[in-house]
Amino acid sequence: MNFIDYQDGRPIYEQIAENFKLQIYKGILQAGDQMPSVRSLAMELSTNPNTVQKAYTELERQGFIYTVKGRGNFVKDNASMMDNKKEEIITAVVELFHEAQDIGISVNELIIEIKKKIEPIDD
Amino acid sequence: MNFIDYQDGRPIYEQIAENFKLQIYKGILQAGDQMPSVRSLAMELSTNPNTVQKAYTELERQGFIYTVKGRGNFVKDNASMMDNKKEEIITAVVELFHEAQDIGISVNELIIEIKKKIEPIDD
Amino acid sequence: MNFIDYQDGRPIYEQIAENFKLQIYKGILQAGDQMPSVRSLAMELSTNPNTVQKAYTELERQGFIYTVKGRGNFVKDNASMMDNKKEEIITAVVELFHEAQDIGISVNELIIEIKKKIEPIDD
Amino acid sequence: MNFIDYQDGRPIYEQIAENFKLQIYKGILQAGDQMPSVRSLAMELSTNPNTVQKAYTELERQGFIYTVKGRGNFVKDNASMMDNKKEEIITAVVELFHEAQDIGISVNELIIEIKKKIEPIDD
DNA sequence: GTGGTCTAGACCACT
DNA sequence: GTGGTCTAGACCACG
Repeated sequence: MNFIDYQDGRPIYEQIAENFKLQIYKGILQAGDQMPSVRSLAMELSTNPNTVQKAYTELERQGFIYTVKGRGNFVKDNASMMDNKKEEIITAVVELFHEAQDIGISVNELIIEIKKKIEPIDD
Repeated sequence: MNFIDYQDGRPIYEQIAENFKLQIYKGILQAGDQMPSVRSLAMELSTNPNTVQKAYTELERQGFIYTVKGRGNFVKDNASMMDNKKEEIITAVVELFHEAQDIGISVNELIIEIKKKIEPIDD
Repeated sequence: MNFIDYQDGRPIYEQIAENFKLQIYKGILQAGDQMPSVRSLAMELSTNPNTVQKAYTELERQGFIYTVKGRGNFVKDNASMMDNKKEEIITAVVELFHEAQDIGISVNELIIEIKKKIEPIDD
Repeated sequence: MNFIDYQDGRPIYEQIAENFKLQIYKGILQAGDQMPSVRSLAMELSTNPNTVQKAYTELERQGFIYTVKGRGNFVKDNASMMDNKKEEIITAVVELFHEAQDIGISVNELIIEIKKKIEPIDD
């Protein structure tokens, strides 16, 4: 399974990191699980090990994984990760709404149209 | 007034373009208004004329302004620009909600919290 | 009547020249007719006399008008002008067809589709 | 092979872009093919890397190529590109015919003369 | 080595 | 004075 989209403008390392974040959020990868090794993932994705390494470094910096020298990379146990993501989404939406208000678009009007598009797939 | 943020990761020309888009959306700049000249704006922002030029080229490409050689750049008369922006915001919010659903966050729950933050400043 | 389109990318002097060429082709301006004076036309178009002058110079260079010092500019008597224009159009179309052939588009196919669009307004 | 024509009024970056578009249309460059690097092409054409860069940016904007940072530029897979070009040519020819009608030239007459010039090289 | 951005400075077309 | 293009050279992000 190669999820890299070269047509996507974003750098490859970012796509790799993003992919793992999603897997962690969705619970596919859980606390303590071992990440694929840098070399094996690089092979699997037909990309440069440096690129995978950069993705892992980024994930570690953002608190998603931790490294044990000589053993590998592991998913962190972070109970608040979900809340962080939730907060992140809320902040983003609120900012978009503010932006709309700034240029004179009614927020209520927006919500109505958004609901129309969301409901069919709501949980 | 210098709105360039060198800390911002985005290129300077993009920040300049963005800034003018906002001014147009907000109505500060209206159809037919003349934009500052490439050179004068470059001076004011202490940046290079080419950088301003690139921002203007981008704005023209996106249909916000038009150019008359030897005269200057002017704001375009584009009635549908507001609708475009609205559609853009709706799409962005819907995508964020989908993202939330993907990782198991209830959209209804999100909306409640968003409303709490929006209401105080709602129109 | 101001036919200048500032949104048009082309320089103003070119638009002015173009406009007069069309009037001559259509017979609205005929051989010997006097052109509007540089100053009066500049006033009428709210543009710079230099710009009008440049348009007239261009028209003279291309053989459409001639200048009598102190009297004004006049439309030339050029019987072959029509043929020139016709030849010009033919050359342009032939070149477009060659371009199509170069990239493997059937010319016959093109002609069929063009006729569909032309016929409703054919003479 | 240097296809730049300094006599041509059009800017160099436009000539470069045009040239690649033709190569893509003709199938010389196919989906996924790598473009020459900005620097190498600049050397080959004895021009400035920025000029090549501008051409590539333009090509990307128009949907002909995509960029992977640190890897290079690649030809996009766009099946509908041919149809676009065809439509473009048809529109241009139709406009020329309208122009002819405007000044009283018979379109049928034109077609006859065009066919005379086209047939010898028709497919 | 690859593309992306920016600066500095020049020349040209247009008004 | 206005924008459009080009050159030269630099620095950064990415792989």
